Amino acid sequence: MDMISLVAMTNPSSPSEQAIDSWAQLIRVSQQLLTTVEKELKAAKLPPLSWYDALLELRRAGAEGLRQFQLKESMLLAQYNLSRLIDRLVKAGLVSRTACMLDGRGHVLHITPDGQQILTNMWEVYRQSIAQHFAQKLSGSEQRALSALMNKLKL
Amino acid sequence: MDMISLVAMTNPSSPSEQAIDSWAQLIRVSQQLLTTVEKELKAAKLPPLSWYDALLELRRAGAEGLRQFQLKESMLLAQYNLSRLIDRLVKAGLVSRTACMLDGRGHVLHITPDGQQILTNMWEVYRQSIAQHFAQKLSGSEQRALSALMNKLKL
DNA sequence: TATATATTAATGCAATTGCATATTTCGAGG
DNA sequence: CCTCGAAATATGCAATTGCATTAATATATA
Repeated sequence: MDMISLVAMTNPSSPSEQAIDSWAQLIRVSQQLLTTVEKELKAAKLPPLSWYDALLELRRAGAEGLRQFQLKESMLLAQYNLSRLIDRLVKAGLVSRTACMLDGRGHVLHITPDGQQILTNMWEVYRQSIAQHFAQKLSGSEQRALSALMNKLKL
Repeated sequence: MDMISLVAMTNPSSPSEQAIDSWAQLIRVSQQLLTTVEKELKAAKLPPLSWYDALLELRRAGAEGLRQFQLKESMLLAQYNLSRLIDRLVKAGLVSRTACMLDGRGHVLHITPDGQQILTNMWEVYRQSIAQHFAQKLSGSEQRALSALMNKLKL
């Protein structure tokens, strides 16, 4: 075995052509899917996906609500961006922010009835996007395979 | 077969739990990967991935260069955003924009030597990110499987 | 050729994001 | 209790993005 293939096989900082190609496809396709979904939400005069994600987490949290830092953990958003996202949600009347009695620094966030309604409306559109652009294109076992691959990439 | 399972099997606008789950993982993991890579580029005091993508396409185009609309086709960027991205690249001296003699509306874009250098520097870091966060976590056949899945999702 | 339409690109302005820092409160140690 | 570092959140400001529109040229067609 010559030096070049030795390097190719062992140098962890030199991904193979295969790896680069696969990486590029993952990034490109997922970006494309996201922008398509965002476009479809906008076409339905609905808010962006970030609103959906936040509202969904808050609905899951139920009556107990969530602190901002808890919400942050389930969303890929920087603290300052989440802070402002919540501002907008509160201003739109979809989320309530009430002082937290256990910790004077923070607030507890709850989804409002209006927020629940928006969430439902968004899901109507979002679900169809997922169906059309994702679910229809992959069989059940392909979907499971993709899940498994994504799991390996996590963290 | 009752109506509910009939709907579940045939209604294309209602993706299964499986599909939704798989979708969520794809979006979340790819977003996470992207922000990690961006962070690593920034930590190395290098420009963002959008610069890399544009510069790479321009290097591929070689001496002939590219028109802005051609570059747009290989990048997932709105026209107005590309217009401004190019502004920044030109201002940074990484790309040259010269009047197109065949079409008075547009310009031809070329990567400059400085641009080539930056591209090389970025690839150093980018390659390591891909290796660490992607290539190391998937075997060759898993990478191929992912490619195949992404291909099905394309368009 | 004159005119309408399409293409290519840029731009004013608002919304969002990123970065650094500030503000308030908490909790641990002295 | 007092002080200090950490945690939770907010904010001023710059950079980027999105949207609508404009500008300039090209192309088609009557």
